[in-house]
Amino acid sequence: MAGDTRDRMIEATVDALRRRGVAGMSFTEVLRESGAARGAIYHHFPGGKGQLVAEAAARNGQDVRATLAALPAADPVGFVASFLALIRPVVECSATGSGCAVAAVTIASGEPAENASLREVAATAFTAWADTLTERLTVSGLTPDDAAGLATTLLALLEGAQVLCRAAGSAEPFDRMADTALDLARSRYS
Amino acid sequence: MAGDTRDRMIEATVDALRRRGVAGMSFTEVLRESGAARGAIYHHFPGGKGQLVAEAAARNGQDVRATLAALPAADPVGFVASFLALIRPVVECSATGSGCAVAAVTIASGEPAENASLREVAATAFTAWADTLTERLTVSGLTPDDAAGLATTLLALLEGAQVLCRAAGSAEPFDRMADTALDLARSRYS
DNA sequence: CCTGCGCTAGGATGGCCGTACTAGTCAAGC
DNA sequence: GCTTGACTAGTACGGCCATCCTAGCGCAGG
Repeated sequence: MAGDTRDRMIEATVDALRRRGVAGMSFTEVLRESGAARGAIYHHFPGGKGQLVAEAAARNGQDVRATLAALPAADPVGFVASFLALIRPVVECSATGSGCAVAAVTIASGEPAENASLREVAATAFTAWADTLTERLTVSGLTPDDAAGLATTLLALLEGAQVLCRAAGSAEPFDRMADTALDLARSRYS
Repeated sequence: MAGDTRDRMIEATVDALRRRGVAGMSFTEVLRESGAARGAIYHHFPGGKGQLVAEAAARNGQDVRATLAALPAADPVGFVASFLALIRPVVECSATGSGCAVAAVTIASGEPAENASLREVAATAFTAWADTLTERLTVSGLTPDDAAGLATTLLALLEGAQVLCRAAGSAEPFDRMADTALDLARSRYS
């Protein structure tokens, strides 16, 4: 199959980004994980590491966006609860060293031009996530302004919780934060 | 002066960690920034890169903790406002590619043993920050449980906002999130 | 059966990095 | 003023990495 090797390489890159970040990720690792040959890199990704990383981040961004879009509309508090339940498994992974692939590509690691292009990929992904959450929150009954603010807040909590839980080696920071977030949402939106 | 070179090296390392992360940071860069000689590394830091990075992260952790401890006690809402005002300049730096040095060392980049030791440094720093915020929030009138939950939430927002703002290249995500956070705090704690 | 062609396969290369080592500097103390 | 020891300076080395290159394989169409 044509796109098979390419797909496996992208998936392996997403994984490597989550665990090691851009600078810490190595082709050797991606090739081992994906079972691809060294020569496959520059066949499928003539742009080299930059292109591979950018495509991996973009794909991860789209996958997450799709997951967020599938969240059920409810009242705002119920939606926040659904969101927190959805991301808990993701945050749990970060307790064992994983992280957010999109966040990883925001860290400068190469030439300025490449950094800028990767940052743009990340910005696009985050904006898409925020827009999706905003839409769902609007459907759930919030004003567009409130929805946009809460969407950004939820994303910040998601990214921050991953950092705290990776450091702690447990999901406990997430659970504490999730309780507080729900408590706050209840006081404000019901 | 004895500790002068050493200090400059640590400061340069904190800077490099913020911009590049552990794997992306190079000794060459630290030496250039600090004006130290190559031989100085293993004189001051016999443990090599791991020791230098660990000390830099620990120092940054203590510095931030001291800043947090200096926040004025007030009512909870006022304290949240003070916290947000305090971290806004930090988040602004992340819009230009900087980040959190403590968060940076949570990303695995070397041998498992070294990773674990760095993660522990980060966990210690984050716990110290959370404890400090919890204490201040308790003084501001919250129950210990509420204070602990809100402290973790504020830290997650801080770390998450840095990620979002670094991707966006602006402090706009922070501002949106800060408004919402204050709004939520007002509804719950006043 | 042959001939391109998409793709795989794996090694070669040049560069950068962390590490290590040796020589040199400077100041204090006897 | 000479020794001693802390520190600086610069260089050498071994390893890993991204990159590149040249064969080789399998399968179209003729």
